[in-house]
Amino acid sequence: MAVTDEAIEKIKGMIVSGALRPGDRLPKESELAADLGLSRNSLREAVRALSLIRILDVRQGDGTYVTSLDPQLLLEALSFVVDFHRDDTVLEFLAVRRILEPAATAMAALRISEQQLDALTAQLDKLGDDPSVEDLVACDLEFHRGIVQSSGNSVLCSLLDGLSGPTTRARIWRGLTQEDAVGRTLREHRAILAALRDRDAEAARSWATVHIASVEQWLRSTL
Amino acid sequence: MAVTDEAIEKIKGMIVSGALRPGDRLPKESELAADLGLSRNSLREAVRALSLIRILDVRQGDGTYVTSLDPQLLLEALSFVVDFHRDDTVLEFLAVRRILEPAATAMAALRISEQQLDALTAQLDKLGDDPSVEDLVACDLEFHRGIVQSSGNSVLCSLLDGLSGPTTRARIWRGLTQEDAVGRTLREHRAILAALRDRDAEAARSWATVHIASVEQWLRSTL
DNA sequence: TGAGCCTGATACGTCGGAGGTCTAAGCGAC
DNA sequence: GTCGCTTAGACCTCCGACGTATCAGGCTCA
Repeated sequence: MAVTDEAIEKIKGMIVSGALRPGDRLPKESELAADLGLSRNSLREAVRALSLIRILDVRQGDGTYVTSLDPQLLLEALSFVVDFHRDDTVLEFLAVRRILEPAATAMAALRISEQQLDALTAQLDKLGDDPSVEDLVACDLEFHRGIVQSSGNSVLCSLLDGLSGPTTRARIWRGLTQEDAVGRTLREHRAILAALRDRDAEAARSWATVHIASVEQWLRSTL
Repeated sequence: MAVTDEAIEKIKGMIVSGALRPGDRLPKESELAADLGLSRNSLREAVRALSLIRILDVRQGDGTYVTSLDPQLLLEALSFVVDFHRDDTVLEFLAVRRILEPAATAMAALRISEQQLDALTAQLDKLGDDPSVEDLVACDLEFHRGIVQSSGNSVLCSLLDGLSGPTTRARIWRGLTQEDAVGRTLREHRAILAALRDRDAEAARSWATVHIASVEQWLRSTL
């Protein structure tokens, strides 16, 4: 195994074992390199790799720190990975989202606060009845993110955030090419929100399923 | 932005745009560094980072290649990230798994082949009635992986694979401390398998839910 | 006395070059 | 035609130097 890979494993080990805790500062590059028995260049490769997936936070002129290791932060790296997938696997991502999002919406129905409900309502009101496709898609992302956050599971939230990325382009495309897509999306959002207000988990789950299935169906017929 | 980060973005762009396709070979380090306008050292940091998340495959003495970019390969990186989470977030991972696994099991009920069913049966038979805890947990992983693969969604499969890792230790712990855990797991596996043989998606879903919920319940009462 | 500026120490960022190791392909002997 | 060796090419590792950003402490000036 290459020394750099060893260094990655060792640093990972220090964190997992608890020797390094979230927020802790690592020894400076030259010292850490000496400790681990490699050159500063090779160590930097290891640190850079860990920093790409948000394990380490490198600040020039200051030092290198262990991040908070929040699921949200770490799963951000997922969206970077997901970006590499081509259109032919979008359907698979969408299928997973179709499983998770209704479940998250149902969970949110039982936990969401009145405040958040009002915020979501305001958001939909602000968008109006005839938004641009770009605005709609951006609002769509925000709307679902707001709901999923209310599920109370940050892992679930980050995962869905990552999965939503690759379908964004598809949704824009759909809005531009399918006649009724905008109106339909707006109506479905209202329906989901109403179900949440009623604390009706099953209705919320069903509307969320319908909402995603319609995108899926369109995508499947198009590809 | 640092030159290394720029390089990461540029390489990513070359792949996403299609200029570099899966399996393609990158120019040699010195040439690529010159093209992108940075030193070989800095470029290596970028390449190493992309190689950690399985975007690039570096082969000493040969060259650097774009990986297949299979969802399975890319989401492998997820398990690396998941390793960093501490026990207090295991419950959140388990909750997500509780959503995905029943759905995957239900999907599998409609698609799994007789061959795979026989293989799963043989696997359970081989384990016997009184296995060691380690064997049981290993078999558990294999069993569920086999089923999820039959769902036909490779993204779902990789995701569950990644999520199962952090709960493995918990399951071993459970097997060691909870009296009936081993027998119960064996019975539940048999039940899931029977439902799959009957092509009864709803029964399969329910048994999978029960199976995971029992782990979740135990874990919740223990922490 | 307090705020603000300045400066030095510190740590990360980037670079160029040298030598080592590994792989694959070409070549010759059998 | 096959096997083993040689060699060129590519990545691996290291070193030393200099650039740049940050922070802390001292200094100046109201």
